[in-house]
Amino acid sequence: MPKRITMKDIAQELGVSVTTISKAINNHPDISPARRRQIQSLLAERNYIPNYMAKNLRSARTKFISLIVSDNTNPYFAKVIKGVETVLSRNGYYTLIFNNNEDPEKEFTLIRELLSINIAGVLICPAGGSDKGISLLRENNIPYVLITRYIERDCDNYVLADDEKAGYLGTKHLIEKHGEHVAFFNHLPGISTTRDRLLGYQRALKEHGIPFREEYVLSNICNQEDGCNAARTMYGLMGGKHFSILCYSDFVATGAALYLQENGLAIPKDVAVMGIDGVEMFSYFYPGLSSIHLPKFELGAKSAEVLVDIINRRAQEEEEYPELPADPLEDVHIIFEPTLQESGTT
Amino acid sequence: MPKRITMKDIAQELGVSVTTISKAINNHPDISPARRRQIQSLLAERNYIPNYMAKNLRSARTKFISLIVSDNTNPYFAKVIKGVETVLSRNGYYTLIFNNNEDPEKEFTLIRELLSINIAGVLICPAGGSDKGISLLRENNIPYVLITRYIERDCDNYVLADDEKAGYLGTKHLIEKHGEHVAFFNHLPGISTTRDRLLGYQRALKEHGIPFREEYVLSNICNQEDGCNAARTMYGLMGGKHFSILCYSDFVATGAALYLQENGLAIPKDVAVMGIDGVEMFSYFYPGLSSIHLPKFELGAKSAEVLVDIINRRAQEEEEYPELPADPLEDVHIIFEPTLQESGTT
DNA sequence: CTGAAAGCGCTTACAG
DNA sequence: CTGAAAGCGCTTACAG
Repeated sequence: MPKRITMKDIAQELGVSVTTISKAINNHPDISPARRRQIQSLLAERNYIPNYMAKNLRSARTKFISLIVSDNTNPYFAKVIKGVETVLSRNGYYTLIFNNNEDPEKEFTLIRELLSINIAGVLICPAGGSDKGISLLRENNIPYVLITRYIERDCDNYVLADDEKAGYLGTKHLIEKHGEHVAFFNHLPGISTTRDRLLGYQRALKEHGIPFREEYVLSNICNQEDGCNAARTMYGLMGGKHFSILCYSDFVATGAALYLQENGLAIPKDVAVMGIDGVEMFSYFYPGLSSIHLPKFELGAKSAEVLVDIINRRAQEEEEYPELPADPLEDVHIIFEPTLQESGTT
Repeated sequence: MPKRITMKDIAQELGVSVTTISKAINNHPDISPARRRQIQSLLAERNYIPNYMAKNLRSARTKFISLIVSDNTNPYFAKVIKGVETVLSRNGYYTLIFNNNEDPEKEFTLIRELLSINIAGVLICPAGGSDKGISLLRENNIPYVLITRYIERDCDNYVLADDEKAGYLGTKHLIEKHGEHVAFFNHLPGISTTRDRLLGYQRALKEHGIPFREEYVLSNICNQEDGCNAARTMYGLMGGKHFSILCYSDFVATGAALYLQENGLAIPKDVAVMGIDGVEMFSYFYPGLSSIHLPKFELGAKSAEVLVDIINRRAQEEEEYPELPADPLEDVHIIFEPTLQESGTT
């Protein structure tokens, strides 16, 4: 590896101090415009590339932000990731991506490791089952924003969709168009979205005077295969009744739809299927699925904005009151509204 | 921010030198087992977290690897990304993700910036139109592996699928099942995959004694909307002939399929539609599309393995022969075989 | 406006 | 087996 040009090289070539070079680079006021121009132009000519690691070691601040989701291939998360990456790049931050595969242990190990690299902040859709990872962030005073899922209603910074309302809107739509027998294919327990969407489902039933039947709700339905199997189970269970299905996600809904169509059932004539998430990609299928639209890109983008803002405010406070230890910044809670997205056919 | 525990703190507490602590941490042979155990246990007790930035500054080697794709929401890339992330995490590397949006200028700016953070290596699916970004990597002697697309056949390290064969297999299948009128919806020009898939398309035509008709090939068809529009155009052009469509990707194919189905055309009875990529997610739609399967996860995983291997070999060489400057490592070229993936219906 | 000096937290020859 | 010292490339009080 040929050695790279450093500030020291430039300083020697110009017969000035390294301090002066540093000031020129960082647009410090304590420097004459002429000097600055002279230095800047040599820097450019020599193709100087700053050493970010050295800079960071001194200032103890990095531009690395970790983004932890369960699975980047899930089209829902893919959009969230894109929102995050777009905003972070624009703000000069780097997006380190990780999949926790819904495993809280993996999440914990990961976060533990992240502490070594002086991460500036973390954006995370936390796995259910344990908050060990999040606790580690709290203990180490790392700025973080929960995306999509929260842990406690009044705790942490988070950017979510109103999942109760999403479940409510979907169920209401199905009841009104397809009658009282609405099955619900739900996600993993122990996660706020699972809980809240179920609450919304129940509220819609209640509002329409329909009793809640536990057997209509299947849990742990996470992907297309699960959706396909769940549809088989539910179809058997319904025994010929006209029914409809609300799925936790569009991803699951496509699996359910496959089973039904392959078995000669028309959607929505025989069985209506509805998803949640509003994955645009899936709207290109015929017959289209209705869904509850959630602003995925915006969820990612907004959470990145919130995190960057928190990081900046902290840095500013530390500059202004270096003596004060912890900063009691108020938690940020942002909740997006879901909307009904009817396809032409369902 | 409360100061974090450093090696110095531990050294003082134990009355030994920082050097000794460092050796204990790095399992250096020059240290007695008793000492090592004593130090390790205090480290654990005090919850010591190494400062990665400092470590890196000294050793000039990071664990950051950049992954640049055009769009992480494209289900093809989503799988590639997952393959990369899985392998890199397992090897202790961090995946920095970026979208270049097929813009070579953005790619260049990005790579320029990456040089500052002492990136260990780059995995990139290069945008077409300009190789400025890649040149920067070459000039700065940064290890990199091209994923999915190559620039020159004998240059660089790359991990690809055999795109000529993919185009050939798809076209051959369509000709044999649906006759001579095979339209091809192709991607952006100036990219190896676009070029090679077209070559395969032409080879299959030739082999079957069918003339190449330029008007059957539409270019710049990149997403579902493009696919939908292209299907409209081609349907008009064919004027009632029975024809079939090979699409550059499954993503595009779903767009084409939507147009046809919405206009009352049955797939594949009236018009057969075929994709390339074999996106599993799409196989959950009915009627399923046939496709050419490419091993997406494996492409990502393998390219990450190749890169890690290159980085390790370089490090080793530098250790063994620190006097030698450049290392003439042989380029690695890996090409995966595509396979025909027939759906039950198409 | 400029610069000498200390220091960020670690690793690595080198001497003992 | 242990440690003093130099140094990675930068920033930041501080003095002039």
